[in-house]
Amino acid sequence: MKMINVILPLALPGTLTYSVPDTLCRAVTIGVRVLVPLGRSKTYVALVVGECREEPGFKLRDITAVLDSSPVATRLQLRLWEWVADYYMSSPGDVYVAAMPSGLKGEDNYRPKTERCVALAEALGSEASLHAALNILTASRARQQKAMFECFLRLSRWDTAFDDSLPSAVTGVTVEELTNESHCPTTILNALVRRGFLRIYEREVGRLNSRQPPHPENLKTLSEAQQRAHDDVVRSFAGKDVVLLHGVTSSGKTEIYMHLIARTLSEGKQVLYLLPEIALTVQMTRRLQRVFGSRLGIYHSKYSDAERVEIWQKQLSDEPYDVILGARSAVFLPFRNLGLVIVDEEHETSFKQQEPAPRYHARSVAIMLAHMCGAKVLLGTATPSAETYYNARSGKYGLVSLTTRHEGLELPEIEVVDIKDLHRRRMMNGPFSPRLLEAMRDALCDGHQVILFQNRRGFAPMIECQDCGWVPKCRNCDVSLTLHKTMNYLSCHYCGGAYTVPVACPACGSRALRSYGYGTENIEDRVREMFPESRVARMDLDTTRTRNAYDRIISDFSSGRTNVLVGTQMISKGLDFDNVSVVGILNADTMLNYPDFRAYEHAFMMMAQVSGRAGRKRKRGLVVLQTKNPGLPVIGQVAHNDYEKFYSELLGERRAFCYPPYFRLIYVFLRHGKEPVVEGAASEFAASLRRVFASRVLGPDKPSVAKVNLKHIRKIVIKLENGIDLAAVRAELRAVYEHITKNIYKTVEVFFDVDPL
DNA sequence: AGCACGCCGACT
DNA sequence: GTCGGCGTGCTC
Repeated sequence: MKMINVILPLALPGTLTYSVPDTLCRAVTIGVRVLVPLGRSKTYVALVVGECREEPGFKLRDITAVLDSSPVATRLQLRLWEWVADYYMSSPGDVYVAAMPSGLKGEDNYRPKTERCVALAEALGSEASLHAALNILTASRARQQKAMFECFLRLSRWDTAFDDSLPSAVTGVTVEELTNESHCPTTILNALVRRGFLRIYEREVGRLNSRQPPHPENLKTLSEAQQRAHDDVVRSFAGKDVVLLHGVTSSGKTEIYMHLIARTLSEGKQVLYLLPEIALTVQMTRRLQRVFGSRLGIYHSKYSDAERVEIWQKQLSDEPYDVILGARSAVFLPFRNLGLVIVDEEHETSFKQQEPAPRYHARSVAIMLAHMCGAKVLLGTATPSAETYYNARSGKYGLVSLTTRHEGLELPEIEVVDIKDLHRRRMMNGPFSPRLLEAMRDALCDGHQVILFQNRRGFAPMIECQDCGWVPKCRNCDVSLTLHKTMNYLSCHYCGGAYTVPVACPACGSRALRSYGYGTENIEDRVREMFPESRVARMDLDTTRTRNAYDRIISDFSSGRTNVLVGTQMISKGLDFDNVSVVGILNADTMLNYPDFRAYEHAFMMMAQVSGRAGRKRKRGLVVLQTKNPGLPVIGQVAHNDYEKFYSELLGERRAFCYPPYFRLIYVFLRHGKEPVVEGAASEFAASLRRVFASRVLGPDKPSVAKVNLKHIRKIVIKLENGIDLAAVRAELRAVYEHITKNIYKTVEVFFDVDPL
């Protein structure tokens, strides 16, 4: 009887073994999915990862069905998953869950869904009739109809389609997209359909590009500086597998990527282009689609699962996409002939998955993937992470710098404003310094735009009773509650819990409840108050909950429908606007006071990135950087855009205090509902670790938020010098884990965070 | 993740 | 006396 090892979409420590009935034997190979029974009544879709030679000491159960005629995961993928599970100390099941779209893991097979799309009415099949239609619309009073119709033409890109096929057949423009982009209600669309200009048809989702041929002629020619950087990258790849492209904001890195992609495609190889989730905007994707057309596939979590299943299957087919543009999880897609991986905005922390396991870093996984495929990796950013920069300077990675912005754009002037002093002199107007208000007024008067950055959502980070000092806290977590005024509730940003706003203090009955600090909602309100003429938009987690909200806010701002954008770090992610003359960083200190060894690194990156949003074609942009600590070196380094200085100081500190990139970190987290239990488990865990790793072990400590969702948390830090045998370290960690959790502390939840951010 | 087994509180 | 609370352990 044949026996196979399978992984299940569960956090089991290893694989399970099943027997294969002779009738199914021929169909079973590594990488196919099978149906297996588990426990009394459950059936799971499991993935075959190996054959089992030795008879185990217990009765095996039979698999009940084979789902695929050919593997849905390649050997190479399985090896990569195995590496991820081992390196990040998570179970194979967790990796399987993270790697594969759920449609391929669930029993209920996905069925292709349809969505409503818009096309030109058949009568408008010629360019002449199209112009006639436009004339009719222009002549009539139907302003919105005309706007929507033109918007449709823009979206369907009929003007760039060279094969003179008008968008009469298949366009890929959805009803949703059109109503969003044109800012017209669906009634306008209905009117256009009724009048015989447009028609609506149903289309299977997920075949976005199948009819659009690539248009390599849309590749822009590179500027001299870009071309030089491009050539340097190519030259670097001859000797290095990984190259860092360190280019200032707005230096046009994307154009360089496009040329490198085209080059890789011409060699007959595939490209994986990774971006942080948030940067995968419609603008970004359209830019690539225009050039690579049907050769481009887009893969990210906002897309429906059915669509992700289709991309996965297409990658396994005989004609896979040659270019995949995707977020973090796209590293797990099947590739047959990968030649290049681009990790854009390499420094972005969202490339690291925080919760749940596997807590992997997509940059590291991408480098491993490329290594396994014999592909090259290009890391791109204006503000490299300390690790990457270190690797580039030490010669492990190639390094290419690009110091000029495209189209003669100058780096913005950064003005530091001491708000501590202004507060003392009572010259602050809420969160605004006089200088910032003046700059905003000038910008708005001149018809320019303003971005205000405040890294805190909600209205106020806390409220307090002025008489007794009582502060509302979350029932489940060890944090004070944030006031959200628009919806009028208090919210816990850790567990998401919502509470009503108290009218009086429950401790002393006083009605003198005051809110402290500023969140994005508050800033938004105040801008409205002070600039009644302005059109303010807010972008944070709360305003981008729905699928298209993010794209809508961005397109509103870039088209000028709004002229002040208030937001959290979300606004810093690789967006190029060309009419922003002023950027305000309202309070740099919230970032600098973060209790973490990376606080300064993150603060520097964030400030440098938002500052990079300032600047217009001809005029130099202005950044007003408000802080209570203008004397801090990091503030000066941001102001002078002195990346080198910042990083040499940062690296000095990291070396002195044994932090990455000189040491590797592994955090051990322990969680339990009862504080004495975690406390005991954590100290015993740390004691066991010290027996092996001696002074490399720090803690246990209470993290700054020591209770989340009714669970008390402890953290142990392990610092490992470079060159240590990491595989041996992980084995030791697993042994200690077994020892602790198998005995008294069975109910304590323990997990590891390898290379934490 | 389910799901069963098991050991303590408030009901017919 | 039992129904059922969820805490604990196992699943090839």
